[in-house]
Amino acid sequence: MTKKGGIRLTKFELEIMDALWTLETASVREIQEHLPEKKRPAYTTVQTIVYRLEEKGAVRRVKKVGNAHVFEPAVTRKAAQRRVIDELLDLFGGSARPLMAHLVESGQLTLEDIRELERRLEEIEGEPERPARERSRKR
Amino acid sequence: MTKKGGIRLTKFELEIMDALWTLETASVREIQEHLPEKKRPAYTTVQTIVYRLEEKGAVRRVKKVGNAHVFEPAVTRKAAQRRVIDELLDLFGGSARPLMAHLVESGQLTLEDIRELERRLEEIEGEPERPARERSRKR
DNA sequence: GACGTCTTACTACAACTGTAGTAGATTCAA
DNA sequence: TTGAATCTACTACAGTTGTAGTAAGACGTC
Repeated sequence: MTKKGGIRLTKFELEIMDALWTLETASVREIQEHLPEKKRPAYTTVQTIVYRLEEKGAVRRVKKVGNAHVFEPAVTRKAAQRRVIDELLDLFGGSARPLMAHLVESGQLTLEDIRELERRLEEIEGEPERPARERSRKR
Repeated sequence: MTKKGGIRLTKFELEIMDALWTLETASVREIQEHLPEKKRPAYTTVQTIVYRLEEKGAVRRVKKVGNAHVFEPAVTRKAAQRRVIDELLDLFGGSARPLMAHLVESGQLTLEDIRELERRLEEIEGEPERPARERSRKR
């Protein structure tokens, strides 16, 4: 088993990954420039994080352009987010319900949100034999 | 803004807080003994965390019993959880919907969960100005 | 009032994070 | 061909976290 759950990413690392997921393939320079100007760290800072991500197996080098390495994600955005969520759920006893309850109580989830969600769920559950995870919802 | 969100707690710190929220008031010893045996850290480890929590303003000493300090939470469980969730939401663009979508897609949220949630939301929204304890976000 | 026992207050320390500087290699433009 | 610009590969360093040891003081028991 490829033990996908093994990669823990910090907030900052996730931001770097975010750039990479968006760009699909990028050099350190491109990643850095893709970060919002307000909080754009030094080039070498980004470089360090990318290297660490490489060590963690979250990105890999694909080729060189000029003398610069070009990286690509080695984990999907979905898998990484999944990991983050699982950890959160852990704090809430492993179940999504208390989390939901919390969101509801704090007003961060409206009735409309829920109804929309329900519709989507009905779709999914109503059509059982479809391999759910690859249903790409491009829009 | 009163900047209540200023206290960031780690997973382990949250576990300690959890014991304290449950016990309401406790000494380091009591907190330690309240942790699950399998992963029960040394007494001084718990002590260190409690001290750090004190520095962070998450707990406070209320009295002494014998020569031991007795602590109590200085932040509510709800507030702390709120903080954790907010941070997660941040990673998901600040909105709860992508998070929900993710839970749904990964099957961590069932149609039944959603329906139950919907019922609860309807109650809440149907009764707008209910002066229940935690509903007042203005203080 | 002397003894173990428990607690406190410190100190320690390695791993992980955020942040970045530097030296030397590589590349490109003139 | 050479000099400037760019990159890579290292190194550095402080703050946070998990984990715990130790010295010294406080307490209850006899």
